[in-house]
Amino acid sequence: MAHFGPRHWWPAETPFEVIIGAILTQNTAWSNVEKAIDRLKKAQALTPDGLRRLPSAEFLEAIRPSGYYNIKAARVKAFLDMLSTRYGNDLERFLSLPTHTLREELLAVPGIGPETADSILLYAAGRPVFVIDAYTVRIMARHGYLAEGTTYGEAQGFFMRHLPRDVPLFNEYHALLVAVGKQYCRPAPRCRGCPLESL
DNA sequence: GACCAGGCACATC
DNA sequence: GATGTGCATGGT
Repeated sequence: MAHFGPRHWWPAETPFEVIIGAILTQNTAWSNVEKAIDRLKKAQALTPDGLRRLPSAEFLEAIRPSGYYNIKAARVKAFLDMLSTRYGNDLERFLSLPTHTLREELLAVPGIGPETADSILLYAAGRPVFVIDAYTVRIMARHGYLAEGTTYGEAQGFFMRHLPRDVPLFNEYHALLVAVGKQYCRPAPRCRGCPLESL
């Protein structure tokens, strides 16, 4: 598997950028999210204050390429509102909460579900939380390690039981699963030559 | 033109 | 508790 190498899989310069990307990438190809992130960067709107200053019409236009833009705008706003009302707009303080508390607070934001919350925990807050996504479940199910239809929590529990709690490992492991999934583990009808079959 | 992409909330049974 | 649906753009 050396072929895949380190992924540097979540390309973001700041924790805030991770958070915005995590929301924008919901059920969306990252290439679409990149366009949105670039536009926000140009508008200097990739900080809590910068984003608040951006008129909502311009924000909508900026994130349009990432799809579901009306819903995602509401989700980003919901996060900013929570950060403002509950943490005085202090992102650093928010991200310093104990892992369990931080996860609960994220999940309480409408539009932030388990995968988005865990992505923020791992990639923005640096907590050893294993992120589950569609590829992960598909790969594990197809190779018989998990049942089809396994819940998020069950899949996460599987990895957390079998791997040491190590942030760089979780980062790389998830990235590799996505890399393999993208290339080989397509939805059932288009599943093709998986290199793991021989293992 | 169909299919898919680094989900989530909500309605309905 | 399980299943179905809306949300939307852009690449293959």
